[in-house]
Amino acid sequence: MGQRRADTIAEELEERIFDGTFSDGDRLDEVRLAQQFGVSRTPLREAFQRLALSGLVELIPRRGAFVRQPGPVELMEMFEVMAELEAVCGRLAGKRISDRALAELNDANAKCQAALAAQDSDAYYVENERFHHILYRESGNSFLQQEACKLHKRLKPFRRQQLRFRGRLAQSMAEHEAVVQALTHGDGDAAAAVLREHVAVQGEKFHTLMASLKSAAE
Amino acid sequence: MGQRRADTIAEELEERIFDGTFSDGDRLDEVRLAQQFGVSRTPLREAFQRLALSGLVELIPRRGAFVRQPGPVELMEMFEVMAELEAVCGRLAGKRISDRALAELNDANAKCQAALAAQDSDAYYVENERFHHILYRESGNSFLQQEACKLHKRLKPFRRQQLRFRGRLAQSMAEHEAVVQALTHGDGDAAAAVLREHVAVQGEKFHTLMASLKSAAE
DNA sequence: GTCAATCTTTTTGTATACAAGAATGCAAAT
DNA sequence: ATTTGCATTCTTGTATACAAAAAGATTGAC
Repeated sequence: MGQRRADTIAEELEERIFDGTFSDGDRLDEVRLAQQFGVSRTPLREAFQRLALSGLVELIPRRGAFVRQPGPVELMEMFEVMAELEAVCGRLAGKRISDRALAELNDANAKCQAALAAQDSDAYYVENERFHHILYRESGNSFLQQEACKLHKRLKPFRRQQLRFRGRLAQSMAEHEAVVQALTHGDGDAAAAVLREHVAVQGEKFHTLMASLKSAAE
Repeated sequence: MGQRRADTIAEELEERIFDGTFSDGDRLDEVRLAQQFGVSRTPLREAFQRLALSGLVELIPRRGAFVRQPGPVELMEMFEVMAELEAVCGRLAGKRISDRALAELNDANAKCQAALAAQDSDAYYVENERFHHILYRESGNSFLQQEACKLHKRLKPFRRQQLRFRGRLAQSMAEHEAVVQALTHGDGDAAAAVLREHVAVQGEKFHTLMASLKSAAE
């Protein structure tokens, strides 16, 4: 419905929340933003609705729309769920993955390796993402795929930093190889175990990151 | 935002979609429903937005809002994901569950047993639901809990029928006992395995149900 | 009789106008 | 000085009005 402008506005706002233009607790002023986008309040309100359902914004009746960034605890929880979803994808893919997809995974891994050799963490990041999306797809369950993609996207801004941890790229690479190895042998459980650890460690890294930031602030 | 009436309208529409007043593919007429609810189009459109994000309604630009019931394939996929989510809850609960919660689970099971003895499938259904919600909570991950609840609710109208299968109640009961048993011993993996099967079988039952309906229609 | 093009009607998307609730500031009283 | 009550102001929630796009009908040609 509120489609032509409302959805582009929703994306734009989502972008600004992700990139930190708006921070946690900020109120999204209807009239201000309406003027800024050059539209009326109506499409903005429709955009707010969508953001609310994605969990990026909290709608308080008669009070307004407030940016709702996940706190450390919620973030850890989300990483934990992400880890489990990836594990499920891996396990299901063990039974269902095609040779074609296995080749794709190997290709993504090769490009990851190249990026690693070139110390190009951006390129690594891109191929890493491709790797995981192939996995979601090969779960053979498009509902699961959608859910995994949604959460993956949601965690994107928090994951990027993790890759910069010392030695993380190499370790991550090895884990990818292990996943492909397991899937090649049709061992979904092994792939699941590796993936669970692979993603869970990101949550832990994040945890230590938060802890260091906190102690630095004290 | 669109809060006072818009959200009650959203709930009402959700209700009607669940109970079959609206069936798959139906267009939700803005003006018609607006008159019916005695409001203007604005709150209705806000309600549509919410339903769209829950996946119950599809918003096609410049065309309108259409009811979107999951088809057999999508439903099977959703049951599969539900099974995996429950399994994850079980595994995590194995490490984290409290004695208090174990007692609650036993209580729910006892009431289930009573309902089973009384051939009261409605009562069984209620306690069964409680059992699962306790499990979600005891995963110790409130994000996971939320996701599990959302999907559980979404599948509600399709699950109810399954319980009427011959002998299903008794089997379901036994599975619940097995879950509590595993959790009591802190064996999350065992609980996960049982739960995965416990929920997955619902998807299969559904599958056979669909198949029988289809062959009956031919 | 069928098909196509155009015109009419309907319906969505957006803007604006209005009403009601919440926040803020000021003043008076304790 | 603090607090309580009221009034003002701002903001949200809803209704209505208008514009543009899509669906539908009508007329004309073949």
